[in-house]
Amino acid sequence: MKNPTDTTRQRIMTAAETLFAERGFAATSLRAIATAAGVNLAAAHYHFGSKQGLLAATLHARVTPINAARLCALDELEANPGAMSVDEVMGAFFLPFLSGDLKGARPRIIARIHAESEDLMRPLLEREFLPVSERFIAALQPLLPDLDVDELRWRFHFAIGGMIHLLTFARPLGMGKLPAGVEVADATDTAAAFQRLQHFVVAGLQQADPPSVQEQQP
Amino acid sequence: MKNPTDTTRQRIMTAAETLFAERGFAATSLRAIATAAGVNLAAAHYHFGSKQGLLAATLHARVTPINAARLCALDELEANPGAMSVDEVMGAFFLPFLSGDLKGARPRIIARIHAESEDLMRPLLEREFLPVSERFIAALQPLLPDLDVDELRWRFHFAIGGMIHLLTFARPLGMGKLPAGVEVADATDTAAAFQRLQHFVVAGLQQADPPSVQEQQP
DNA sequence: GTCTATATTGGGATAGAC
DNA sequence: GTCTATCCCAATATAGAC
Repeated sequence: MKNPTDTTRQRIMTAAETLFAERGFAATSLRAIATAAGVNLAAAHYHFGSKQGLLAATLHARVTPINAARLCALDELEANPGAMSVDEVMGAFFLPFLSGDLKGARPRIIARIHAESEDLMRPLLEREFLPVSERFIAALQPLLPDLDVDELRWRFHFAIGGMIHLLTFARPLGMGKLPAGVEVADATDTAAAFQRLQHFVVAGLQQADPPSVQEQQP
Repeated sequence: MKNPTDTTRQRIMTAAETLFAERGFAATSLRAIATAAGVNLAAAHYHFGSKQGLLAATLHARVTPINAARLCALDELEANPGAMSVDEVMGAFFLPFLSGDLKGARPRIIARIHAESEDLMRPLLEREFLPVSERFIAALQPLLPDLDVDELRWRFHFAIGGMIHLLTFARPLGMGKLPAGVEVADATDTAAAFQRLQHFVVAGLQQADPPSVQEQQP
């Protein structure tokens, strides 16, 4: 976080991402960020204008490569549409978390932003995540032709909810073990947890609609 | 919120729940709560000792009847264990949200607390939610005998993640439409949304383990 | 671009009268 | 139990020297 080769701007963003991810936006002061980054408080204002501006820049820097990886993987799948599957599409969506630099708590900022107050959260979510989500929902649609589109949207967001919960609670991705004792102890477990999540949500997405058959065993 | 028949203590808690749910803990001031409740600032300290104490009391008051309803429904199911199903158990878990007084944004405090910073969140989660979660996981276990216990824990928490996401984003439960356009417009839709969630997570819970068959259609 | 210093506001908490 | 008044501190943000 205090790598002296980084520029002041980069060091502020790195510290900000860590602290925002750990504590949330409102509970994190610019002073704490400046101290953690080893820079002057005024530098944060000089480079980012405001605390909100710093959050937006930090989130954007984190999300941009994630979105790029997701869309790249989806494009590859769509190169031969006949062989596509729901599992592969969701695999493309979760891919950035399976092979990224997710050793610390910083990616948790993605989960955090979903829980900030409305005015802060909505513009950021719509700018950073909405287009890619729409792309994936559109890609899933022909793979689940019997599913109502509204139902598909709901299910996709339930899947996102699982992802956010995992980002929030899994070590070392996030910062604590899950309340009931599930824990991600190292990077290998992190990948395994996302595999579990993928398996879970693919089953939910593929479930028959409408929900009439309730007791079927797979 | 300003019902004059309520006691000061109750009015503070009502206002606190609303504002904590809307803005989160750190972004909500005791002054704003006191103003919304129509009481004096010092009254909040007199009745709850501190801002954290007020949060704990508010959350506990919200969660206690939810837990009671969940355990009551589960006890009923366990009265004749032979007829139990995963769907019914998860129905018992989501029941309080299907038939509660969920017209406002206040239940969203349950989702909010999951996103607060570690020190604030963990003790509250472990006290308010952990025992009931463990009970439900234990009830699911004999219904999914082929499932590894760790895997079951993960899946249960993915289900909780979907629930939290729904509480966070659904109107009028929460405070905004989902980023991709899904929206809960009224109380009827709220129940329908939880039905969708239940259907989704039951499919995920019942999926075969280990995740070897990836392309099966249901 | 980076610093010191400061303006300005708002926060949680408390003392003490009633 | 409730109020006024206040303490003390921390917050964002900015001005202006370097």
